[in-house]
Amino acid sequence: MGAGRGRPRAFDRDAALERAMRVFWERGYEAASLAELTGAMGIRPPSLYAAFGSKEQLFREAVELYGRTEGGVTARALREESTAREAIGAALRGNACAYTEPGSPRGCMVVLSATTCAPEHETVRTLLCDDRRAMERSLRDRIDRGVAEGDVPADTDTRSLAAFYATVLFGLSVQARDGATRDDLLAVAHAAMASWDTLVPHPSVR
Amino acid sequence: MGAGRGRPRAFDRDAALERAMRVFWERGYEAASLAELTGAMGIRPPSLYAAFGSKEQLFREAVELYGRTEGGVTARALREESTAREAIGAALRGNACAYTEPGSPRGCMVVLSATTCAPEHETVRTLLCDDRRAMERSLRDRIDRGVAEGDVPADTDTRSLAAFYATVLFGLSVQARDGATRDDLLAVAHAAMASWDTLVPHPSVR
DNA sequence: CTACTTCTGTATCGATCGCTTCGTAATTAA
DNA sequence: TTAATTACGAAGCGATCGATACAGAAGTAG
Repeated sequence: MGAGRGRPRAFDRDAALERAMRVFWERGYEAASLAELTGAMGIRPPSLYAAFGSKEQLFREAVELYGRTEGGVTARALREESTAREAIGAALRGNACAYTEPGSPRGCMVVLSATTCAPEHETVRTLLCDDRRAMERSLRDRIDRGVAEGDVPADTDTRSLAAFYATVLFGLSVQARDGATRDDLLAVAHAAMASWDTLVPHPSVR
Repeated sequence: MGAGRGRPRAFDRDAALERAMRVFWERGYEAASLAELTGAMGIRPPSLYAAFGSKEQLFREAVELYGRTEGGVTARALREESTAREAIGAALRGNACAYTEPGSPRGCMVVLSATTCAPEHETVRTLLCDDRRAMERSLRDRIDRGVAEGDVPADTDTRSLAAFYATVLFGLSVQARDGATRDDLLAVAHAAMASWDTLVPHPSVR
């Protein structure tokens, strides 16, 4: 690492990875060809393989980067809002905005970039599936925290509630990719939050 | 058609199309290779091209067939239930069951089989996108019918409501493909219907 | 029968896939 | 300077992609 011995790398690895992430996000894993990836990254195949190992390993790093940057919207909402209801609502609204950010591919990379694939790439689909499950899990954990802190009643079905809001998030990505506007998605988020008050009885004031 | 002049076709065109539909449903458009398609259909490439024209035209026929069969669940629910609320609820529950039918690929072919693709297949993505828009439109039309028939108040935002339930349907396909059980999806459908009573004020009895 | 038409299997087409070989450039260590 | 090491660009690897050319088989028309 750092100042190795041989000829130094002539490109910025982080910048190249960010370009690759964009291509995968836009095209999906399989449809992102080496030609398009190397073109966007400004390098030739041998440099890509020397720096990242393979197309799949590059994709894994791209997903990781996506999680640390774009994926931060959800994590931040769940962490910073003071009640479970506010947290889930902020996550939905935040992603509605992120999914329609001008200049970026629409929808979530984790949801869209490998919904189906050839059998030899099942490992890639599984990677994203696990990411989606982890996202749903983080929603549930936040609702459970609400139970512990008293803003959600103890008899709430937190599992189903988390599954519901995860489902809405997944659907928002499809809507975004189909061309829905930011206001469209915010209206969907608002409609989804209407379920909360019916499903989650207001806790008695302590 | 029928008994033409030359050598008669040695395979059942409808049966072969049904096999092809299954492959596209499972793998998606791009990941379904000619080798896998012809293997499942029990024919060789020249027969496929003579009968269907191209991979894309075969896919278009497969999507059409899917709409006439699997897609009928939604259409029937919207047509046969007597109120908009019951219709939307039945559509959600019906698809929750259809998406987890043993022996069939999970989730909806229209939602999953081309979420992303190479630029040269954009026409395929557009085809499915239009199908999804038509589905959302049919939800809205059913809610509007509820307005006309008095089971939905006139000041209801039917556009946003339809977008919300379409979003849930899209999300259900992702959940189904990720391995969610039928009960999981039914719980999500139930949670989604909880929004109805908050968003759609009960109409005054006429 | 012969002539014509259409379908089927074999064997392949050119293009593109992800990936690698190879010769050379650019750097550090001695 | 010399040796060792690493990255680069050009070219091309075998495999697979969707799609076809071709010849023979199987039917109808006369």
